[in-house]
Amino acid sequence: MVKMSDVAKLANVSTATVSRVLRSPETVKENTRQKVLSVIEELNYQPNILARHFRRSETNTILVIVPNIMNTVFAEIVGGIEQAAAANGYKVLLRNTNLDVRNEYEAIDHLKQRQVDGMILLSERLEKKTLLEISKQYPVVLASAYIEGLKVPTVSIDNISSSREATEHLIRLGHKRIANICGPLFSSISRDRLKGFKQAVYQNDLEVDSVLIQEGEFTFDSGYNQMLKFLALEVPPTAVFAANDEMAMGAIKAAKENGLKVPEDMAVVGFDNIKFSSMFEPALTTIAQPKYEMGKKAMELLLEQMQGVVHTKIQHVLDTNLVIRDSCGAKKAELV
Amino acid sequence: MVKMSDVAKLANVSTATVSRVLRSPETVKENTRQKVLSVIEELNYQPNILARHFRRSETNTILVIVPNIMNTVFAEIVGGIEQAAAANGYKVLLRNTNLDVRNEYEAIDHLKQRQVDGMILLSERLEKKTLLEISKQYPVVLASAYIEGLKVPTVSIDNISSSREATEHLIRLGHKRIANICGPLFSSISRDRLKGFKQAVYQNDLEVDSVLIQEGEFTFDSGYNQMLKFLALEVPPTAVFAANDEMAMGAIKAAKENGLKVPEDMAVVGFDNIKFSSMFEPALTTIAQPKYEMGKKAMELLLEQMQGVVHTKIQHVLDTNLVIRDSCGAKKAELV
DNA sequence: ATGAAAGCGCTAACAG
DNA sequence: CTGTTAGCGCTTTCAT
Repeated sequence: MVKMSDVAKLANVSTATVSRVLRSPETVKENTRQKVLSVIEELNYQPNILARHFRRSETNTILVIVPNIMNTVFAEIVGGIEQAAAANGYKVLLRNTNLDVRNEYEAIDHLKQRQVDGMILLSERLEKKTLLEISKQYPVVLASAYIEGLKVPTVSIDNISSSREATEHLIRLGHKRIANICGPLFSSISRDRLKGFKQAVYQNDLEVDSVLIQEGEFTFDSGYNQMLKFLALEVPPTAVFAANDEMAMGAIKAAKENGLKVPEDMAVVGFDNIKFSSMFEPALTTIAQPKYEMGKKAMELLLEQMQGVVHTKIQHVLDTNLVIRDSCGAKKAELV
Repeated sequence: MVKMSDVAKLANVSTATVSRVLRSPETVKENTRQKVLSVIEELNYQPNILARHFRRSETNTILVIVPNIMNTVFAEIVGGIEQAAAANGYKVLLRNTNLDVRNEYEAIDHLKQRQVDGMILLSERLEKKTLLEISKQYPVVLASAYIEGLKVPTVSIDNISSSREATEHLIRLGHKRIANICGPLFSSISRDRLKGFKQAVYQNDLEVDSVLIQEGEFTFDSGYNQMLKFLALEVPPTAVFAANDEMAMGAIKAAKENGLKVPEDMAVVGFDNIKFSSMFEPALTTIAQPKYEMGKKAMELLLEQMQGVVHTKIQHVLDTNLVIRDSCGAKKAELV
């Protein structure tokens, strides 16, 4: 393995100069620089990055902790992170926790051991205390996930308002008995989406029937099963707001299987605007959240932190919008 | 930052012993080990992993090059890789190339610079020559992708046979005029799936009409558009084999929009068995490929390579199976 | 603008 | 079983 001293020798300079050519070329005289560069070429020299990492104790690598990379929402966020990272010369270490908190705690050691320069967390399961302590010592950004009252830069959407908007859309369409399939309530995202749903219901003086709120697991099957419960009610709802698209799809399947037409007999609105929501039939009306941009923004914030910027603005809330397709009945309503 | 020498001093041993406690505890006397461990705890010592990486010139990190992490097929494979990596104490560096070959060439530098101990490639766009040279010097495994005649350990499926099976299934159901929406033909995967389709058609003495083969881009829209072409034919096909599920979904949408019933008027079979293929309506008949296992297997092979094993078996072909759902008409056929 | 030289923290060969 | 010691290859301070 050819090393810096080999280059130095052949170019008749010191290793310091070679190092300068690599890291701050402007401080080296044009002549010398050319000479060194040509020797580097000639010897096909590759700097030993590990030595550099060690010496500088920085790695140009960031850690991304994701609950489940097989979930399209997370995959898109990671896509955005990776793009912004690569554009800025950073590498991405991916840790998939499979929702096991122990994996998260383990992953944090990478930070402590300086194996990474910073971390983006897409999960919200770490203890607030731990996370706060970590974030005081290392650059950390939360994306999508957020933890109440935690002073860590966070990129997210307004889950409450978005859900309220989704629900109000159903109300505007004339629905009076609206059900909600919420996400697992250990998640603050789920709790917020539920909160938004309730706000819409209360503010519009609709009946509040607790049986119309059922907790799913953000999966197709759970959406399917919760919808079956609704359909079994003496007075079933006429519309359902599901806290993510997958559950919305499951709910629609259940409705159809029970002879209901969607949206005519049962209107459904989802959340996330995953790619398949437009392919589904009926195409899903849903809240579009900017997944890729969220990742990009999170990475940008992390970069700033790593450059020493101290963020005073903690919450970065990105815009969502209601995408009206076929599952809610709005389009058909217009035609009437 | 507390370092090894601090621990050594306080424990009244040498740094060598501390190092041994960390890396090969069995070579240290029980007593000494306990003493050292307690000091480590006391000082809250975190080894400087960068120093270790440097010194040992290995990183316990592998590089995964993926064309597009937002594609669920790749996301699942990456999930499998990550799981096997983590289980063996390895970290995963993720590089998303967005189908830009330059990014792949760049990524390879990580190997040359020893920033990673090995690489799993899910893409097939590097020049064969380059890849061969790389694989001679560094542990490399190809997953899903494969490059003809390249002596690099590869985990894949038999795309030819699987496609033949999918097509034969349609033939068995009585279809005589079967179309194929193939993938982009720069990809060997696409070419193989096309090959399998053709084999089935030829072997069953069906008509071979070149207009019945159209190239898509593995996207919903391209499936939709190619199906429109088929429907515009004087004699449209009665069945379509699409080289992936997304295109199959697009094709079905086009058929439905043109008043055809799927599968009654138009049978469709896809490929991949992505999660959404079972949620789609009609649920997709498709070839299931073991995406997660493929990633896992690839990582296992890579681990072996990194431990010095030289693989004589180059091609590792995992099993696929035809998942019969509703889009092909087989279930309804049975009922008759 | 360049060179000399120290040293980052760890590992492993060698000696005892 | 444990200690001594020599680096790994780079960056950076200090001098010139």
